[in-house]
Amino acid sequence: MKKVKIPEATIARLSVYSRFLNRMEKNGVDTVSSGEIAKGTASNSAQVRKDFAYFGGFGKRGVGYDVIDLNRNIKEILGLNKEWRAIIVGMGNLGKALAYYHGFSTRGFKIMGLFDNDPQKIGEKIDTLTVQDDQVMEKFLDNNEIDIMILTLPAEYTQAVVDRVEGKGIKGILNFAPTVIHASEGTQIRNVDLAVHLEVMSYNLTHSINKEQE
Amino acid sequence: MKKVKIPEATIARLSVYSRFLNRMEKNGVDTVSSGEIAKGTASNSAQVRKDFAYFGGFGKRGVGYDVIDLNRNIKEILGLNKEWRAIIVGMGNLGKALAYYHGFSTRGFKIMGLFDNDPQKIGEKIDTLTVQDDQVMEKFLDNNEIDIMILTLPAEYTQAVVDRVEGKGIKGILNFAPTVIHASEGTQIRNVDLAVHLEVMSYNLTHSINKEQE
DNA sequence: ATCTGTGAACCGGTTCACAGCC
DNA sequence: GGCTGTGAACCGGTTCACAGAT
Repeated sequence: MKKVKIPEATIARLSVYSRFLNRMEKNGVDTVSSGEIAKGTASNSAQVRKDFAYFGGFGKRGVGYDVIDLNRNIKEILGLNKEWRAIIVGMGNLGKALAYYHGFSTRGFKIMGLFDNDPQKIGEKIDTLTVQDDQVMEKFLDNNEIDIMILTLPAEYTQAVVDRVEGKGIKGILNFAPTVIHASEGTQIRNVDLAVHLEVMSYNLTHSINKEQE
Repeated sequence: MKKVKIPEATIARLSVYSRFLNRMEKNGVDTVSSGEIAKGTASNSAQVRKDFAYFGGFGKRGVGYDVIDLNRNIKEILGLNKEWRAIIVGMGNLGKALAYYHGFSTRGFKIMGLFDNDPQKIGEKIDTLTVQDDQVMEKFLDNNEIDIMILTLPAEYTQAVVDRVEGKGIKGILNFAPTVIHASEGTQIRNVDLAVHLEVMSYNLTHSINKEQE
């Protein structure tokens, strides 16, 4: 194990491997090889081994990887052994969908609050939470340690919200609006643009590009 | 303009540039420089120019790019000058959110049908469409030319649905389930895993990695 | 015999730096 | 003078191929 820069692509793949390993765990499988992991995650075995090698290697030569042990290690690397507390701002359909989305809660991301400025939506119950007036957001952040803010509102409102939470302890922002936002140094910003996927697909279909996926 | 392999990353950025240009168009801006595009899309000017260069260059030296002209060119490259017809299978919260999502329709992706196997959901009206019994999906595909299938159902059901639409003219599949799916040669498959973004963020926060984003 | 771990080779995308044009 | 277009240099991630462990 050497101290080298780890590709972000490796981190993203670890996340995918981990979900595959969850399934293996549930199925009672206790050992997997890099080849099996590759097959289950659209990767390749050398890549899988290399990804693990950045962190020292978790396998046994000639045998493979212990599913539970490997999964625990990956989760720890990803920082999923703690609970991350998040809020969602913007209770349109996407915001609602994410509020219900179990793919977050099962991975240690706890949605603590939902906010909107639309009186129609304020007070609405979504899963176990009630949508709050976004005017009380700052106060909520003062009283609850929130790590992550998920933004699912129209592009024109995002920056204003980001400015309002400045200094309230938010460490990361997951932005679904197709616009660049600026936060203070040290705040992680990640942009997710759902249309991009369809448009890359459109390009590939238009130009008959057959991307291999396994 | 030379015939070289175009990075997929370039295609994804073109999609982002185009949405930025839409906004410029709406604001009545008629010329932009590569630097301005870069600033508005978290890229850098050399990258922007290089991306365009793959397709021959659309600008005027010393001046910049004509917003409308450039945007039209990008959309054509991306294959967005035609209408893509899609269905969504799985009317959970994410499926619903995507059914309502205007970010698709405004970019030329028309949702033609919604399907689910839950009697509770069948018949429900979502936007202008009614959720149909997924048993009639094959028939629907026979009667409507559908290009794209968006899968928003639990991982364990995805492959069965993919198998059922074999040979029905589906050219691309956008899969939101965290699992590998197999389709016939030539069918584009793109996987979107929403949890990955949060988990990469978790990793970065845990290891204090400050990714520059502009 | 099998499967991991890893340096080395390779490949492809990004950035640089400057020539070319307005 | 300003901004594009682009070969060249650079950088980083992926793949290869084999040594090492069980």
